[in-house]
Amino acid sequence: MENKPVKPLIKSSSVKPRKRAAVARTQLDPERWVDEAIEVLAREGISGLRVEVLAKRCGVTKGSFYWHFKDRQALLNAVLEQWKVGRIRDIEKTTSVAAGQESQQLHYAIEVYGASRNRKGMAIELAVRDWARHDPQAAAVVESVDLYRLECTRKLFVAAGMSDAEAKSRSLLLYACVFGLSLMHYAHFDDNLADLKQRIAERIISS
Amino acid sequence: MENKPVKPLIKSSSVKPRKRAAVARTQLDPERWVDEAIEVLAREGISGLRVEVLAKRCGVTKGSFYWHFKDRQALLNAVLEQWKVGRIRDIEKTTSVAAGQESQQLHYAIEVYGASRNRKGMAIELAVRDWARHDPQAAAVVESVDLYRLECTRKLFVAAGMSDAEAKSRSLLLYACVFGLSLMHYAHFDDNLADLKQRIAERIISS
DNA sequence: TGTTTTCCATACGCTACCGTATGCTTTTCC
DNA sequence: GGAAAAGCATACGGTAGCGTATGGAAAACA
Repeated sequence: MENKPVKPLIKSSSVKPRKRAAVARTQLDPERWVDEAIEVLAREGISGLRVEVLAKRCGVTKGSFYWHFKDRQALLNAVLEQWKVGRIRDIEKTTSVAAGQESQQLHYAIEVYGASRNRKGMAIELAVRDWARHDPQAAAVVESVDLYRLECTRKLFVAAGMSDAEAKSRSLLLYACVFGLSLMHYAHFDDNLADLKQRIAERIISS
Repeated sequence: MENKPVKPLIKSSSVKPRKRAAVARTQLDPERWVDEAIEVLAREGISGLRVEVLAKRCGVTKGSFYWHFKDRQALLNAVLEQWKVGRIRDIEKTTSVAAGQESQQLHYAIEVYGASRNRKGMAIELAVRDWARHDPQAAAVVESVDLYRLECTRKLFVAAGMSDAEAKSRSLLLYACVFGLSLMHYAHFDDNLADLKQRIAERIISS
């Protein structure tokens, strides 16, 4: 039996930073694969996230992929993990605010989720949630992210002077509305969508 | 050249009702296929809606399918159409109400969309919307359904005494919230979800 | 009853995709 | 410079799915 090198599930990044900082030519690291995977996920959804398609986008063949990852599932796990930490870091940044600025920050939170800008972010969001409908692992990640987000904005509502129960309901309403709007096709419902959105934001936030 | 019978895109239903009402044994009509397709759509999403899978569920082979439908796309079109008319008929039923009962009816509309009951209906709803993210035809159907629904509830809000602009924003908020909630995983956010939902419904509907 | 139409099964070619095996090239290290 | 490891290409077997061709059985019709 040959002493075949053990293929790690995901190649440890600590192996990468070698002496030579002079960059390798078209060397791919796992991060690159994951980044590209998330790009594809945003555009095609989980069903379009195929190994060979991804390899073509990276300009290599799947021989490279299966060196970095055990199988397709290992990539999906990495994608979920990266999405999770990214979302948590993002929501921490979005909901940290000086005292007295809570309402403005809540308005801003709704703003940044607006489908107009941040299209890619919302596309990923929806793709992951659709994914979660058929995959327990993805569902678990979505749940943890949801709970964290809900908790962060709940604190903002509390800091803005609301009761805990009311703050919870507002927090849930806020995210439900944000995601729901990105799911609907209402562009032709009114010719002043900005006013509509403004009214909605007020309804969610104001006392 | 043989005079091969023209295969209709979707076999006209008017051909079916023959003299013999004594039912055919395992004869399938297009409606049966579409019904089963919607079932699969609810469970697996559009990517799981495969011809051969569907045939197996119907207890036949795809030879039968390709007699009733030109190709997979023809089935998808039929699914979209059936979903559309079903949704419109449904929303008409849900939003028709005697004068003075508008608020109660709006509460009821939120209720029936609750993910607890009507799980299958919401699963279809989400599957179609995910489908619409990658298919212009599906997007067009979703848009028409959305606009119709938004208009129906807008009228209710107006009848309940709101201004037109406010009614529009409430209508949009209502559906966004309903769909958004079904997209989130908040079961462990609070141990009194009923109270949370109640507060949310109040926030959406009450003046 | 025999013919025609309806409905379905079987078999085929084709493509996309997964995962493995194996070898080649480049880098790393001594 | 040479061995070892890293990184990738190529080739293979296997499955699933689409759509077509063709034949056979069952029903409808005359």
